[in-house]
Amino acid sequence: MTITFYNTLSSKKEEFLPINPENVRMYVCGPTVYDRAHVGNARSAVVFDSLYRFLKEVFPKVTFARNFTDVDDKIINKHKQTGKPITEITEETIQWFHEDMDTLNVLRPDFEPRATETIPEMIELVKDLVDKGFAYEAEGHVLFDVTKFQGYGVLSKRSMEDMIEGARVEVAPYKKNPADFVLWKPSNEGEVGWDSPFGYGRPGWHLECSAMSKKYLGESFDIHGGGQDLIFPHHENEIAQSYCACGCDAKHHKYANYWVHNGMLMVDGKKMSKSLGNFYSIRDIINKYPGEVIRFFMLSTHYHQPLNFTFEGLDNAKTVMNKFYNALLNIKGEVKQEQAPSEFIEALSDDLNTPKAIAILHELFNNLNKEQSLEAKSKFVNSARVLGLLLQDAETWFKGDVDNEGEIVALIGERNDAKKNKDYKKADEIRAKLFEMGIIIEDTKEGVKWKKA
RNA sequence: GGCCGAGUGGCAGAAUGGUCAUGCAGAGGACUGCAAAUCCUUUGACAUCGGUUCGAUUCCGGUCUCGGCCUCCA
Repeated sequence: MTITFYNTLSSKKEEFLPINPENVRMYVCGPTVYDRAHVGNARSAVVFDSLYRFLKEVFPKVTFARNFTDVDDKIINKHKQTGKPITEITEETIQWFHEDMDTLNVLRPDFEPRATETIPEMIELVKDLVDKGFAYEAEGHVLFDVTKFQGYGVLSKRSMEDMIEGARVEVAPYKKNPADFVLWKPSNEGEVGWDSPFGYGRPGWHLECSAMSKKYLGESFDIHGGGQDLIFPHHENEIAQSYCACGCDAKHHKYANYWVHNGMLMVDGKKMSKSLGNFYSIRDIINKYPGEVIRFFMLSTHYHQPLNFTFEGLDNAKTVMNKFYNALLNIKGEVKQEQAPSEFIEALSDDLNTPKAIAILHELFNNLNKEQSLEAKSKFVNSARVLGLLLQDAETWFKGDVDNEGEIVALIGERNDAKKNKDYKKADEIRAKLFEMGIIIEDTKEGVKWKKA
């Protein structure tokens, strides 16, 4: 079986050949923790969680690191606005993030390093870059000199000229070149910061991922992921730092081999983002739709494509998830965890083609309803598992948070009596009443079943 | 302005140089007191103009439209 991924570095779909098949290593850029994550952030998390699950299915060991950016101007601003201590802000936000991820069936990565826990490594990296002549100090800042790295632009496919032409930002006067970026910046007294050979200050944003990926995965690893909006400048700058620190060039590098980027989540044709204000927090949506529905909705589009966020789309996803769980409800018996069917794995092997995999899931679903066998159930459930779906008990899915079960059962009893007396008018009235309560009735050979709509 | 990407049936969304995507919705049927669930059958598409080809939704070029990045961003 051949596994392929679209590699942003080469702009091509490539065969995936891990450095060490006994331990596949991946790094994904995580959130800046100053506020609740929105659904766009969730897409990235769900996509790479699915990649993680898929790799775990195929390889004996996968090491996955995803960072928390817990030192950043946005956090400092929030602290200034609210007066809340910075650690309180970051701790609280990390906890929210974990809660949201849990409801989306997103597994915890093997490592979740925080930038503030990696300061010594970052300072070391800056020192290294200065010593090797790739970085310079100016007005308390340490800046990376992009002209010293021949390969600058390998990932985002831009030339220096493009960047100068396209410049929309005012260039800080202390920069030698407009594209130079900050490795270390000064902090004022009383502001968050650390002592360093370049003065009291804090790291630039790009630095942490280079330092953390090296710390937890080594100088070379397999996959580096993130949203497409991180390609430039974030990942381009990471490449510049990390290549130069390890003394490699663009062709013979030692950093990440495969750069995988997910497409943006769109709202009315525009990217969902905090700055545009067109966002829903994950929490907002979780209150209306189960996490698995949101997850299914996200995986029904290929990760590389933009995905339009609509409530119609979520409703559609919910319909399908209800059908899936209904099938599990109807075919009794527990299923053991085993390897997913090869056709399903093959679909995912093709650049994590989740829509294709879901099409196969539908086939397995149809087959399950026809065969009604435990074997068919196993194939279905074990496929869904790789996508992080159908992980809960079907009963819980349909009845989980219903708090008036007694009333429902009583009404069903009344309806049964009415049916026995062939009083169908009354029976239908009770059914309609239950429907208004959000409960759906099914008359089956095994008796009456109920579930929430 | 520069760089990158996309345009598929009512909606969502894959693959593919010639034969069924798939799902939701719709239509007809089976089952049911009627429903629901399930099963069977079914309608319907490849932005546009050229080119290559025996044949193009699929390859190449132009046009139009849309989006992302170039500032923080998943």
